Amino acid sequence: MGAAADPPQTPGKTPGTTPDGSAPGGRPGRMRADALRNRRLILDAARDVFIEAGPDAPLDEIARRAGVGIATLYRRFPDRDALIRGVVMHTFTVLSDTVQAVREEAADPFDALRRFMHVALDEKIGAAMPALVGRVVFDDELDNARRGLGSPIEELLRDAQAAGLVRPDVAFGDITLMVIRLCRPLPAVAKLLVDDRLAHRQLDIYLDGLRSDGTPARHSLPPPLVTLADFDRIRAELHAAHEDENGSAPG
Amino acid sequence: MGAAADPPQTPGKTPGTTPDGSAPGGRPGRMRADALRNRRLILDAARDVFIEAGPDAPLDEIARRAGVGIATLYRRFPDRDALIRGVVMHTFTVLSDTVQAVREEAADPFDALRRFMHVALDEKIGAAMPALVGRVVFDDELDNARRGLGSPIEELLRDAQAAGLVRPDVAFGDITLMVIRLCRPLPAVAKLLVDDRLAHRQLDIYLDGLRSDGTPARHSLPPPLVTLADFDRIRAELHAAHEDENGSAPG
DNA sequence: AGTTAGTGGAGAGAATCTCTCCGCTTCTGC
DNA sequence: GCAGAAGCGGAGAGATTCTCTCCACTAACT
Repeated sequence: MGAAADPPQTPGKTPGTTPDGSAPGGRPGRMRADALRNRRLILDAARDVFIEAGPDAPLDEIARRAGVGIATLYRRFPDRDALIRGVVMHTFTVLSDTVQAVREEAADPFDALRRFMHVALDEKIGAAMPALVGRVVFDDELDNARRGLGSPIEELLRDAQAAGLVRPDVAFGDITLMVIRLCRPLPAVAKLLVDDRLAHRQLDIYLDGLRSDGTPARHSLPPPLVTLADFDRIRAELHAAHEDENGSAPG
Repeated sequence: MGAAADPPQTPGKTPGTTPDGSAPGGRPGRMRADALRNRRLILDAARDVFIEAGPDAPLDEIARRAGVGIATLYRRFPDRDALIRGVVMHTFTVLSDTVQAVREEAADPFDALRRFMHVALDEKIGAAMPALVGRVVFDDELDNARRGLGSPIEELLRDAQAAGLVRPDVAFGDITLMVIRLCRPLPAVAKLLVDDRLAHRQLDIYLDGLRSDGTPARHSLPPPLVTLADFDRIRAELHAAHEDENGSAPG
């Protein structure tokens, strides 16, 4: 912990606030206590709703679930992209801190990976994903946060593999994309069969599959082996496409 | 196969057709070849769209993806429920046949389970789920189909456990609900990182977690242990609720 | 080749969603 | 406490999307 950058909330001066006081990008400059609390409620609700209904989910629903008026949501986040960006930043921040914490607390590299995945599941890292690619324009801040989360995760995995605790033929995508799958609520049935705990249970089973116990090779996994570099590549391609579309070269 | 009941298409007499020729519930009585083909295209498209966007997905989109006019969809399935019901029936039927086939082809009970899960993934069993509970009114036909699929699956699992090939503390829900999770396309990223193959890959990892190799207990799984009986119970409760709501006792 | 089941698409009406405006409430500094 | 300002909720206009029908045309069976 410690390096969290989410709600700066400098309680003395407020150097970062824009002169017009508009708090760009939904970031809290210096806000009243209730406003700050509502901002958090909105982010939490948005995270849940985006996961359930996708990034095009109605904003009304988010406000309703957060227990605030729709005007409050629009005041804090001027448009949908600002809100998505807020959710993504928050998720990235929390999980970056988690990687750090998990390394210190864990008994061994496998345990670290295991703990991280469980926390990521609770924090619904999935919410970051849909936005991660293709939805939100990545400025430097967001891109740094992304990179700052991806690399440590890959490192976590590599350490566990180096220690011989995780099978060597799995990769970044096998970790993250499974947690994202587990994040999503099961349709309908889910709510009646206690969803959250089931996801953790299934994660435990999956973790056993990741493990390399004594047996040397078991059997080989089919492609694709998805690495962090693959994500970076995709991100870059999308970014380029976006630039093309409405960016640099004006007719 | 052989016991398939999906498109009867008796090429001689057509005893099941309703006198008014309306083909109730979207079932094909005796149709022209192109109509039958379109019906199938619609079902496939509907399955995909329901999985991606949930059971409230716009019907326009389904028609578009099936490559037919919207009128064609409405002619075949008078309303949304009829369409959902059609998708569910089709999925149940295909998978019931699969259980049978898999038993015969498989090398051992674990292999049978493994094969079944992969086919279920390809057939997008997930499409059946959202409807399974809470969306569609279950008549006897649908309920029989459901039961006719659930029991064989549970049996498949029990056999593999009896043979000592699958850890004894997993249950029905650990099989089916994971396949359902894997069915759903990952948001955004997915399409760019070859989704379908990744799901099969992750399923293989999960299967390794289900396996009980030499080690006697590994570690215990957290609750909930979800059985087929749990599904039945939920289904019954929802059915009762539905009856209450607009059924027998008119205020 | 004639008959008829089947087809696509435009469009009316309904439902939903976005986003702003304005009067009221709650915090904060004194 | 009190004044002032920051924040709040919700109604509602306008735009968008979705449902479902009608009708002129096409292609499959006999």
